[in-house]
Amino acid sequence: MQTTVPIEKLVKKTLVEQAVEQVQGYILVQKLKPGDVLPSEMRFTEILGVSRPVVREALRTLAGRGVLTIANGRNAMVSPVSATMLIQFFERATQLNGVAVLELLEVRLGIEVQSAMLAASRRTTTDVAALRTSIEQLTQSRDDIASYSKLDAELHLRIAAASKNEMLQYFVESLSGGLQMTSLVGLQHRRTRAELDEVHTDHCLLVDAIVTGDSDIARMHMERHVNSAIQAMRRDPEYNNENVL
Amino acid sequence: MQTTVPIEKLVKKTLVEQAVEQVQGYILVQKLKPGDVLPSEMRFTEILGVSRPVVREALRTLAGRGVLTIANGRNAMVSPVSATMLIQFFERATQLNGVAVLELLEVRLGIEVQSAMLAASRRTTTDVAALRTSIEQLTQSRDDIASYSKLDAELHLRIAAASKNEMLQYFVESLSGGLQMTSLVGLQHRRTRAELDEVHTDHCLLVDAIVTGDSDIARMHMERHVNSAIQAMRRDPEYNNENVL
DNA sequence: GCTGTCAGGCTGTATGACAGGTGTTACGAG
DNA sequence: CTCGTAACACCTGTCATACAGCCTGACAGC
Repeated sequence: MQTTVPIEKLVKKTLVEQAVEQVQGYILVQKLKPGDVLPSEMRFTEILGVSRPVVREALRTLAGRGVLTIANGRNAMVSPVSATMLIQFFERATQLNGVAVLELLEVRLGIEVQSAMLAASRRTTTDVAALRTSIEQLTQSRDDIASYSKLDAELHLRIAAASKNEMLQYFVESLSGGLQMTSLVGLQHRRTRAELDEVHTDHCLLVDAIVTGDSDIARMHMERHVNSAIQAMRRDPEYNNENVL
Repeated sequence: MQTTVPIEKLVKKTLVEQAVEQVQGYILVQKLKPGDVLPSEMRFTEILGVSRPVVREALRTLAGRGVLTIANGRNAMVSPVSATMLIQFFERATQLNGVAVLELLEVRLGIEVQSAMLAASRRTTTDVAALRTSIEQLTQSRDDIASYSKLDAELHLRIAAASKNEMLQYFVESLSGGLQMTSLVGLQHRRTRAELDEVHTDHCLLVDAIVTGDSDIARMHMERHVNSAIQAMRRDPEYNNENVL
């Protein structure tokens, strides 16, 4: 074990990196909110004393981080926080590493359980109505796996909405919606009718628990529900070869 | 309610946006892994038939997303997946919205509980040794709140490591480590000695459960532990004014 | 009141040029 | 033969300039 020495790697920051920090600081100091516009590129070249390409690259960097939105003819705009960055992060992780899909399902388990528990204790009458609608639609779509999956993701989103926690919504959106689009879609289609019925029963019991307001029961059903997805994926030949567990 | 019409907003993609997609596709098709280098900017101008500024802005966009690392004199390099993007995302969310700190703590609750449960069922002898070391260090640092907080974060990271789930580690790193640095540090310092002792007891019981391999007990203690942090923050005058709950 | 037009400001893109960093290669000193 | 160094090729960082295309708002005309 090595003691921490007060020596750090010397870094020479490029003008672009400095510009990124300055612009970020500008947003912070001016307390800009989503939708607010920044000064034009030319203004920044004057303020920062650098050329326009430097300013543009800095703005592109921040746009890549999801901080800004850039459009032709208009000044750069502060972006709202959204699930987009999370989706990109998860997509990249799964592309780079096949095991990551299973890992993300385990993350999803923790997130969805928390979402269900908070939903059970905070749901309003509006939420209850939305959840019941989802269940109805799901019941009618039991034969069409494609639309069932879509409605499934929507139900999970509505549960997250009932939790009254915006962050949880972003996570549920990126983990249940975003993942199914890319990697799980194949697995979904390999489900048997019996498995689907079991899933549907879970959904009904889960929503019942949330409507009733019993967070422990809600937790139990959500845990069961997501765990069955994990088990299904573990059995899947496409993923269990790389699985070290 | 309006029926969906088959009309979509017209979008014209800029060359930079197209270049971003092409470069991303290049990484995917060539199956580049972290550390691999991309072609030079000039190569890309030839391949894509655009000018160098366009290529540079595209690369900067991807660097902002955490996909690439750019350095002077060298070709752009594929970055490893890390918690950096998550930390940036969370920082931005908390800067833009004060309530987000509480929301993130609730997300953390779900994540840490899952981390503890998996750790209990997957910990190895190496993990057990690391956890015991953490507890020892914590016990010795009970008087120094600053170093206790630091070791606290380290313990949570080691629990996540014992879960054998890399994604969970990133989340724990960004939620327990990253947040304390910015927003919670003030609260930490307002803790009384009695509260700190209670926290320490939680830590010990939690680690015991993980070492024993009892995931339900581990869950219980982790839930208690994080929930006490949430309650403390709810009581804090700096945050409960914006709190709608 | 609605529409068409126009001007000003802003971003998108290209070109050319030069400075400075990086890694390699080959040469020369010991 | 080895080691250090100097030259070189390649690459990125930065700048200046120019022009096309898009957006907004104002104003005139129907």
